[in-house]
Amino acid sequence: MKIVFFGSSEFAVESLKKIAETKNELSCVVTQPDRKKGRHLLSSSTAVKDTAVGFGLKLMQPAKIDPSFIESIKKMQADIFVVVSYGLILPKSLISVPRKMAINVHASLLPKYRGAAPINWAIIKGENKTGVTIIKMNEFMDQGEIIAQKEIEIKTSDTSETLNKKLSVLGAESLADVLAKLEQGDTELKRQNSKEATLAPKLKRTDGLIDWSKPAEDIFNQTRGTIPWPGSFSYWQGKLLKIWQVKVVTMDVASLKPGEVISTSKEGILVACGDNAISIKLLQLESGRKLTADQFICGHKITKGIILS
RNA sequence: CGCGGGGUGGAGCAGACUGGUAGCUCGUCAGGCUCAUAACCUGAAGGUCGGACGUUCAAAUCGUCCCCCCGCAA
Repeated sequence: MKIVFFGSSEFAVESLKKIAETKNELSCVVTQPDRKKGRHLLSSSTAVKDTAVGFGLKLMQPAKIDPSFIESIKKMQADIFVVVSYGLILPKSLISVPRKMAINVHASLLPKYRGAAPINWAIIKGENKTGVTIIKMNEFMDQGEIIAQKEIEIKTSDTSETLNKKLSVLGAESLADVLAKLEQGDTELKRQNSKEATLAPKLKRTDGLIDWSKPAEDIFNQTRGTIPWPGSFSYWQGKLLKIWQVKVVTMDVASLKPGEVISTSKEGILVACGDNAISIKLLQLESGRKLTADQFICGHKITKGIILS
């Protein structure tokens, strides 16, 4: 089958590699244009572009999806579009181009967590399982009929980064199965139950700000689910303090203020939350590197009674 | 040329504005105390202060250039 692949971020790379391994013909890879970003606003390419270039694939980076772009895609006469975290909603006029259909690999158990950041939100919301879903695309975001779905356990040791990696591999495997079935024409489509739908919008910086009056469990999930960006953070002496790794400590904090430092030791910096406490294991002050709690304590006067806010 | 912070014994930091003996916490090593210890006490080793050039009687500190690290923003 002739395939056109749409993808941009790291999550899409495994799927692209998988397709490149199959006998399908990859007519073209479409990815977002290079953008100026990062420190000093240097121009940088997407993870998918880097991969496609490595494989020597034909690449397109349209600034926007306009009629002339759609025309050039039509000429490729693709059977299937595979879309994996491309970064834009594709219009109906583009989705209808391929002979068979356009499919999308989404990192959640649809209809739950529709949107740009399903992996992050599944962790932040404290889910103990998630997965990947492959849908036949329609013009509405993540609302197409389900072709295949696979579950995976979310472990307490998982962060968005580790889960992203696992799901990208799982998604690629599932994609290979689906492509094989599509070629044989034995796929079943299942409609999503929209009543069960939840949204997982792109994270904002403020999603990383810690509210210490929340239960320790919530803060633990927030810390895991916002890595690597925006990360969870608080403020100490007016300086940004990023909190990279924490552990929930069960204890009575009724007499303490939320955000109050209870104790500091090599084991961690213990902070009172709305319910129970958090032991900070790995943290980073603005301008500094990530430090373990014991390293941090050596050089910073952070002591009992100080309030993080 | 997007904005800003930083590089000081092995680790993390202070000192810099107001140039003049290299400081703190931890670690390491030796000894002591102790039934014992990651605890406590005493002592020791370990630094051309990121690099180069310049100003000066004298530079971690002031000036110029370069290298590396980090946060924000996008």
